Amino acid sequence: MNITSDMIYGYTDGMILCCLSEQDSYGYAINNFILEKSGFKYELKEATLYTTFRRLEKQGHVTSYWGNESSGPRRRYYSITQEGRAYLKQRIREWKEIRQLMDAFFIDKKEEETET
Amino acid sequence: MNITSDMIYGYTDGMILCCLSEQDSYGYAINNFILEKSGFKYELKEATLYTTFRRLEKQGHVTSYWGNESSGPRRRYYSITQEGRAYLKQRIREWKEIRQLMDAFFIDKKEEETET
DNA sequence: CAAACTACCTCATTATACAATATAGTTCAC
DNA sequence: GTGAACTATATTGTATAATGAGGTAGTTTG
Repeated sequence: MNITSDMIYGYTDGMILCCLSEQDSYGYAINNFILEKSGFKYELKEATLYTTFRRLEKQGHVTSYWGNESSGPRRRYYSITQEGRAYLKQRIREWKEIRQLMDAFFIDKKEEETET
Repeated sequence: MNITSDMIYGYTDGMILCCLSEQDSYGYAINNFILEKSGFKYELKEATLYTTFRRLEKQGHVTSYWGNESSGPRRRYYSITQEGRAYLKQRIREWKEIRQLMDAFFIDKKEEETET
């Protein structure tokens, strides 16, 4: 089953920041990373990727700079800020709450009905 | 911590259908049920509740009828359809996929960094 | 009788995701 | 040497979900 966008709504920021928390990276690489990490079930669309970068930068969660590639297309690298790290931690805490709530609805009561 | 709406985005349908999968119910009762089930962390807003009912009915996932209360305000009861049950099962399967993906990002790599 | 509660509803606004579209350099098979 | 596939970034317009703000109306209780 493929993962569609409405299921991910609101978590794009967190996924991208998670990637950047390891090291600086650029759009194309992050996109591929997420694709692979999802077992090729979820591909972030380009429009989403770049609008999310604009938002994150505007909110101060990331900063960006142009890489100096000697060959190939130019790359814009993104770097997570201290605010971005704090925001990511917050998002992770939130995720745990959401997961608990949704599991209470979807899993706990329905386990016997929905074979995985 | 309270659960905000953008984290729940897209799962309102599933939560409501889950309530209705047990028995027919009406808006106000469903709202209270969700509030209690979340440990008073998440309250579905009324506007969201009723726009979701409209959508679910339009999509054929629920049907509705007016209850014949002998006293108190009128209640519109909702009933889940066969299509609604199939849709709910689909949503639950999707939830498991999403949970796995988000855990891969948020939990697996960050466990040591974010004390619960 | 007024406040609090039960119960329903709609409209306009906002935010996120994305299809469509555009630009441009690189690599590689034929 | 050229065309396809790939690398890489970006914007604009559209669709949808959630919700703030507002409205209606009956019931209970102090």
